[in-house]
Amino acid sequence: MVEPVQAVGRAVFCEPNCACHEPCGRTRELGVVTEPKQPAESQGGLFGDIDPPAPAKPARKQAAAKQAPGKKAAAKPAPRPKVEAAGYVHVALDRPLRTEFTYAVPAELLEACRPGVRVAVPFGARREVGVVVGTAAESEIDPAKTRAVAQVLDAEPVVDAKLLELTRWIATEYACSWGQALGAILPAPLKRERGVRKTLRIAATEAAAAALEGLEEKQPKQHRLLRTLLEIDGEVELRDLVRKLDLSDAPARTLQKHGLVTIRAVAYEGVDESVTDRKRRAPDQLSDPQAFALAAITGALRGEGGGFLLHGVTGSGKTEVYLRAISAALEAGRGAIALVPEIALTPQTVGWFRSRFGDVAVLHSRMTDSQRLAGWRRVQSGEVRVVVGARSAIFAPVRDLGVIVLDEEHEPSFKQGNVPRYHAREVALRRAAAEKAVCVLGSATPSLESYEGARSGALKILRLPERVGGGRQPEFKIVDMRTEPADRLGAVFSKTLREQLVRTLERKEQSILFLNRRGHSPVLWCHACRAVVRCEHCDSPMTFHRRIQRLLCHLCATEQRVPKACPGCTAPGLRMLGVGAERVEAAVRELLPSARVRRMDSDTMHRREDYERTLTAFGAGEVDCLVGTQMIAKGLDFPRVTLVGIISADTGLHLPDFRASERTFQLLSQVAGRAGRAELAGRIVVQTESPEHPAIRFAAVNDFAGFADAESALRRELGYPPHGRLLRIIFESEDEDLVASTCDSFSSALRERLVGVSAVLLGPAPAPLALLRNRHRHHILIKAAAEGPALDLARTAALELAEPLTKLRVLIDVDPSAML
DNA sequence: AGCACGCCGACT
DNA sequence: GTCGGCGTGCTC
Repeated sequence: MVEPVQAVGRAVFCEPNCACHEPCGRTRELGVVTEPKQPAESQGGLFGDIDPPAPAKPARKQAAAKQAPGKKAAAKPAPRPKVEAAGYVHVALDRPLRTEFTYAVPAELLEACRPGVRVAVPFGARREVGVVVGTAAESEIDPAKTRAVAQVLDAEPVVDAKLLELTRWIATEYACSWGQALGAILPAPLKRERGVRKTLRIAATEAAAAALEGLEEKQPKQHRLLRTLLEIDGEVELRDLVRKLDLSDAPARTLQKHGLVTIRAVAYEGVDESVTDRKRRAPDQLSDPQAFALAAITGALRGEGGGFLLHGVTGSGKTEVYLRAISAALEAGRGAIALVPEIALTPQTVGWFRSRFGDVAVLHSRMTDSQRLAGWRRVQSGEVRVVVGARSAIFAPVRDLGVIVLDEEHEPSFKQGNVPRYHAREVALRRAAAEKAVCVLGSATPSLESYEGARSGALKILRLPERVGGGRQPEFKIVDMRTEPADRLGAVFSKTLREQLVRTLERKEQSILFLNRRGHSPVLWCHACRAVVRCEHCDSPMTFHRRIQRLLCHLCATEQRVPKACPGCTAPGLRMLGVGAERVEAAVRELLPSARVRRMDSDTMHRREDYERTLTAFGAGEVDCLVGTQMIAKGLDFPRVTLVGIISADTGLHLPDFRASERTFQLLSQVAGRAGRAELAGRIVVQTESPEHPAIRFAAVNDFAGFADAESALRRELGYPPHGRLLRIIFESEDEDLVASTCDSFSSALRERLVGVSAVLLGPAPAPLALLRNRHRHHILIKAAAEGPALDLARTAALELAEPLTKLRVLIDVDPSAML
């Protein structure tokens, strides 16, 4: 069976593996779908289905033991102190080793070596911290090979039995080692024997500004670092800065040597918990839908728990339902976790929880290790019962967990981008089930996964269909940019949007302009040879940033001067095409010279204070027009905003990603929610070159169900989530031939292993970002049936096939959230 | 992932 | 003659 690729009622959907990066309708169907096979129990192997927590996976380990050639064995008689083993433990180490290790336990440590405690163990030439995941009276490997546990690091388990089991599930589900899954839940200091590390903080000195110019030619890295530092104008953590600029710390050290920056080690960073205590008036009267939702949740809390999808339009009072659900858990003597997307974790959000519950632990990525450890300890001790945080807070060691809330559950940031590549929503549902807790997934635009869950009955759906303040639905206007005049401002604003901007300013109301693209112009184009200037490390077009007068690669942060002539054909006169937020800002200033304009994107917002300050100014009416990227799409609630302009709705629409349509719909709905939240009528102008696209049409009429049903039908036809599961395998190396050939042979071998299984293999093909930071990338995508053993078999096969491949990086991503 | 051991080029 | 490149292989 060959799957149809042509979509119904929308532009052609290009398969993610198609190398054209365009909606071309071409696809390569290289896989097979055959009849579903009867369950293959014999395949239990490495990562079989969920068995009882038997920690050891002995089958494959012995083989390695006898491999050592004779001469080597003689040359390396590892001097192993003989220990009387009173017992054995299985220890999981935070390394990609996919098996646990057996250690002998001396009698005096036997009692302390319980599952869930950390131990220091000898590992090769070094000493490692691991977690005891099981105990055994006898060793399953040759006892002569075992070494002894060196030290037990905890008096009480740091990971309780339920979390231990949860990490085991993550390891199998997301194809990583148990130790890596545990690594994701433990605060960093607990993973080291030395504990809290000092962090290095860097700042520019007085001399820096004068020296900046001189570095430009010969020390581009130092120049970039110093320029950024001067812009930030303050002290920042070296690690963050260096990561953001994609540099090593060498340039920083050199600058330090020349006295242009100071770097100092700071042991403990004071808590940045400055909460702008914006009290959230607690309405004593819930709306009927709110009351109904709350009753359903508290009912489940008293019973066996369960999963809910709280589908509420913007402003319908989802937060109040969350807060009361958490109150109910606390009254029942239980704890709660509230997860929000990282960017929504603002002092304002935290403030809502603090003002309602007093002491609340906050966990997010901007905290230092010691801050996170401190918070974690307070939770574990039971001192704090409510946790608010981003993705990883799902692992907070809350005692007797009663409620888990996931706000904006459709947000892609809930899927972790590195190992373990878990999805916080799936982990939350799993954890809630194990704890007999309630899991509330909330969104105005639910993911198709959750929507399908509600349809199938796995989740109970609760609807909040109206805005609580009775705010009116904003008026939605779609502008077809293909028919707009193409003068200079016309590339940015349609006639309609221009008029609206002028009128909004005249009425002294505020406007927000949204564009999901940084910089000034995303493309520099040569008229002569029709090529665009590309990053030499990434094969992606470079974006012109006007303020710094440079080209920037948004994928790897490489930057270069603007070439005078085409690097390919040397013809002069490169042309700037396309629109970024920086150009929008300039265009507004030109159109409305008297308006007070601010831009908010990652180029202008270096630190949290910038963000706060801009929002405060906007809220106080000191800004007339706010231009921004993604950053302004979330949660801003300003009553005087009556115009929202979406400069281009198309930026994410034609990406080679099966979720492109869903993402666009969500983004448009979300941005639209910023307009007219109070008594003033709101207006939304959406500029697009695909006015007939379902994501745009349905967003315009605020019809989630219409969109979801259409999109879901399409996904069902193509076997994409939620009607099938994906396994993506990416191969990365600087050696392009190696990547291509390995991916090819891997693909053939995998296809052989999947004969007779209900799965489709797409690829091999160059990945959508075929060259990233000098690494070539090819990938394979497996579409497995949602039910049955297909995914399991594919995952197991992929792991085994990947095992011997050490010359290149192989990434295995279960349920990938994006193809880029 | 580390980190060691092991076999081939430019230097005191 | 040696220091050192990073290519394979093992870690209970």
